[in-house]
Amino acid sequence: MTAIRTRYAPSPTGDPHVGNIRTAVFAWAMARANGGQFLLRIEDTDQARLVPGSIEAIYTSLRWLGIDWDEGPDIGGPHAPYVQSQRLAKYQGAAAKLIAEGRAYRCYCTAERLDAMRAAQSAAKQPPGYDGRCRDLASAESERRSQLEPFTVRFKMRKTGQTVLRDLIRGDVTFENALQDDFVALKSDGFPTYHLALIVDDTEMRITHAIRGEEWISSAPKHLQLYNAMGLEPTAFAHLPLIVGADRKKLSKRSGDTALLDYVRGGYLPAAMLNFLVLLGWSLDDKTSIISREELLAHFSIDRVVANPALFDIERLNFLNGHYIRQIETRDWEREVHDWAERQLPPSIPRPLDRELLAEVAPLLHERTATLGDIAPSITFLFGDEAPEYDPATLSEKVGGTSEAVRILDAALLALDAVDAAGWDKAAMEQAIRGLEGPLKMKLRKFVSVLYVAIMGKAQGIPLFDSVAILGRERTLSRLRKARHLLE
RNA sequence: GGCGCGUUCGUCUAGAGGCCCAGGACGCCGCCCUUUCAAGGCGGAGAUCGGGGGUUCGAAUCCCCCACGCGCUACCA
Repeated sequence: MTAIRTRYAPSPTGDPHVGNIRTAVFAWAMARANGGQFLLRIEDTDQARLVPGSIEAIYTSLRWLGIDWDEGPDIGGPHAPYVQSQRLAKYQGAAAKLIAEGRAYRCYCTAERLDAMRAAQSAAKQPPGYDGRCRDLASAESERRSQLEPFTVRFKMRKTGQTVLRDLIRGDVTFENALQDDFVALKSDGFPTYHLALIVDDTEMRITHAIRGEEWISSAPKHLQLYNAMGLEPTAFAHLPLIVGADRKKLSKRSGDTALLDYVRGGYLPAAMLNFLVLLGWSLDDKTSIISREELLAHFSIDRVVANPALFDIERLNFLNGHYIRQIETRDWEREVHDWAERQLPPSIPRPLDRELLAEVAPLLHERTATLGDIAPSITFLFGDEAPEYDPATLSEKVGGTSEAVRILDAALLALDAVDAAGWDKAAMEQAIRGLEGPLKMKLRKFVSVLYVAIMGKAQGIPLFDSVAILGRERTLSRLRKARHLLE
């Protein structure tokens, strides 16, 4: 059996979104799981839709996830070039051959005529489709006009019988040929359409399995017939279920389109994203919900891919991200905290940041972080003299009234003022604050919220004793006084 | 409109005739732990397997019909 070769063939029309990347993940995983090769090919046949920078975004997205390719535009390979705009002669040759063999024809219909035709069809409630005006043009006339007019090359679909797609995920899908349309294979600008380029490239690049999104399934008969007309053996096909947004529609520019790189910027981990993506449509067994890259590559199999669309559930991604964050080793975690703090703390805070301080809070943050983007907001209170701004009402929210809050603040002030700067550490803080239970006749867990708010501006965050110890005597006392004033 | 694909807890899924009065995970709820919040532990609610007909001793699993959702219907991919 020949080795499996799959490819990811995005068009450079912007930052790839997660649905698109998921296709890459599956194609890659299938190749790797079977000891095959994975290729990257750029499908830039639509010159009008090119977006500068897209190719770099594709590389970056793939590399971030740890998806590696054996052949591609950047590293070359035996079937270079891997960019379709650099392979035009191949497609044009294929089109010419098709014409010579009577399997395709030049079409001189203008875009305007085509539009009018479709409008008329739709008005008459007829199914839209090319009406075949140029299908039977005499070859001499076609030849002559080709010197004078622009033309496209249309493929002559067989209009009788059926075409059967043997899909790896869905089984046999049958299409009536009578309903098929003569599609454009080569555009008037000399560029191929996806359909032609696909066949030419997948064949030449020895692709064994075409793995693509479900939106391609209806054009499968075109591809199958093209392969057939060109006397080529088609690849196997696997049409992946769509990833849909909250509205249950395909992820797209219009509907919750989310570029993978947005998640990178948001502080998601590649391992979490990979884990998340691969379980959208595939499963290892009835139990596994956490899966490593290694396990994935050892066990991925295309026949465990389901056919129904999957919803992109951010809650699930967040859980996985938190899970993977907790797996990070202490030193690496300190580095992440440092990097993300440097990057995301307000610019008003002087850089470079105090590394020792960050190393001190890092462990406190570890269990409380879902995305790396959460880091900076949870530690800003440690920088600067004042606590972040807060609504004074939150001070007394949990203790039942302003006077209670005042009583608590006064007691805390008294107790903490008694600790001198030299003895100001976590143990002393704990002793002093716990010691308030007696005089206040109140449980620590009850009154502590007042202190949290006074110190860090909100009632939840990293542990109080650590916070005030790190903050130091002056800033702690001044924040407590400030809170006290706010209540007057 | 036509063609195609799909339909198991809110979500992702397991399930390929009896192991299923349907399992796991996220989310949700409760309890425990606890200086808050998390994290962690334990427990719970949650799916008459889209509906209706069959086949069978027996169906989420096989067949048919229907409904709904989505995709495609370009000189875009």
